[in-house]
Amino acid sequence: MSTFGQFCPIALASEILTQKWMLLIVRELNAGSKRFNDIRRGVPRISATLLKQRLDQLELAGALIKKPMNNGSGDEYLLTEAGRELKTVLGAIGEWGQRWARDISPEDLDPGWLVWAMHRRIDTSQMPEGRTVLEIEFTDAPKSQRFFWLVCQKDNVDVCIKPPGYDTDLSVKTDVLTLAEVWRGIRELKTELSSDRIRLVGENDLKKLFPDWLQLSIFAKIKKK
Amino acid sequence: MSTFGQFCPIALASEILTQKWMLLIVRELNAGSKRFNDIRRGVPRISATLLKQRLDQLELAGALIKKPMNNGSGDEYLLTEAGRELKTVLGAIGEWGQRWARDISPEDLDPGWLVWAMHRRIDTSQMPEGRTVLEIEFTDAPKSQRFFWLVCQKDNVDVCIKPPGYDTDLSVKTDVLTLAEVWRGIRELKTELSSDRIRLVGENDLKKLFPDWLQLSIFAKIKKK
DNA sequence: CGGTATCCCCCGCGATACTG
DNA sequence: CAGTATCGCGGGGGATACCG
Repeated sequence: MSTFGQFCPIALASEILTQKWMLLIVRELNAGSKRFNDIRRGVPRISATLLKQRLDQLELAGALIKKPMNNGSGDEYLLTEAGRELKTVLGAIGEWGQRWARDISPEDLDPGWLVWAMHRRIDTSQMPEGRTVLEIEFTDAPKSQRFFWLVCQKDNVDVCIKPPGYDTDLSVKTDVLTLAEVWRGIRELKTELSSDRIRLVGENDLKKLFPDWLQLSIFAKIKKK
Repeated sequence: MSTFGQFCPIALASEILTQKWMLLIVRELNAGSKRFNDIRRGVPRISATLLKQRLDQLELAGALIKKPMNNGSGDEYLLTEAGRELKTVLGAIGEWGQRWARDISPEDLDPGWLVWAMHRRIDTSQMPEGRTVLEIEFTDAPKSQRFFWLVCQKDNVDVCIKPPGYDTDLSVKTDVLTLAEVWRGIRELKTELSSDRIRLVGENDLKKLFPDWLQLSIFAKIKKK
């Protein structure tokens, strides 16, 4: 992006931060993604070319360092102190967006992205010991985006787009918008459960604790205006 | 700007806020500008066409309302609650920029912008009663940007690019980078005064109180890393 | 998996001129 | 002063194919 002809700190920061996709990439990095394709899963609509460019720009700006992976394939992307401090910016923008941004439109409803966002925040300490397999079915999604599985272990949650080969412990059936708005904190989980717009099929303990291990968006508690 | 295909609040807010010039326009509005050409003075490199477009987008997003001026010429642009809450975003980005953004480069050094930025923060309560006229001379600027005058009254500070017709009470002589970096808090005012890189000529009271009525950038206290 | 390399299109934006 | 109208271009970025 061009410059603004000002030495105002907001203008200088804008040169980097207001480039297309940039804040979403930083969000992914701050959420814990370190590898190229992990970042892509959080920003699925960006092209590989452009993602690489943006990562390079972040490195140039001192917000990121590249480290070769020990297995030799690709790099690991690690935020510097400068990059980690962007969390404040993300927080401010996210809060504002939660309160004031436009409503969710059908084009925003990417089921895969929703699952990816959820997997980051699942509280596995609220689940039984060992492995727990969740199946998510989006009843209104096209075939290829209809089913997802979350394989949850104590320190790791994996997202699968094919049956993981283990039995499902709990199945969640809903339409995309419902789960999206619940996750955003726009609708109440309770309401959607009792109205059966979200249906749970499986182990009773897991069902009961659903509201506990499903942690919503970090902005969910902020009420939309 | 296009959309990002996500219903994340950061993505939705980015649609509006990361457009070119947008944050700088919001900064001006939040600093108190209400009229078209006042905003332009704070964002001098934007074209009239694009500024109008951006203001319309802000209005559409609910951050701004237009009110016809009572004299009939043009509109008054007033932030809504949503627009005022963007101050948080500006604060976060400005803080980050102050700490981590690139150094000031020669192309950023717009003398007129610096004077405009200063005029917003001058503390007239630290000045004598009545009118005080400051002359600022940028010793290294081209003729057309060499002299500026600030006509300070209790509730109003005017910026002039021609002699205002009143006697100058205090003259400030310096190069642009020095005053810019002092204003940003990157250099110490004291040091620059005692080394004569900033020279003051005029009334002794006014000279003595210079560090008091010249209020620096709101980010000046944050130290660059 | 983690990128490059290319091609090409579109539209965002700057510049300029004009208006009430 | 506060915009509108028009033109033209540059390059940002999407799409696709390819590579180690």
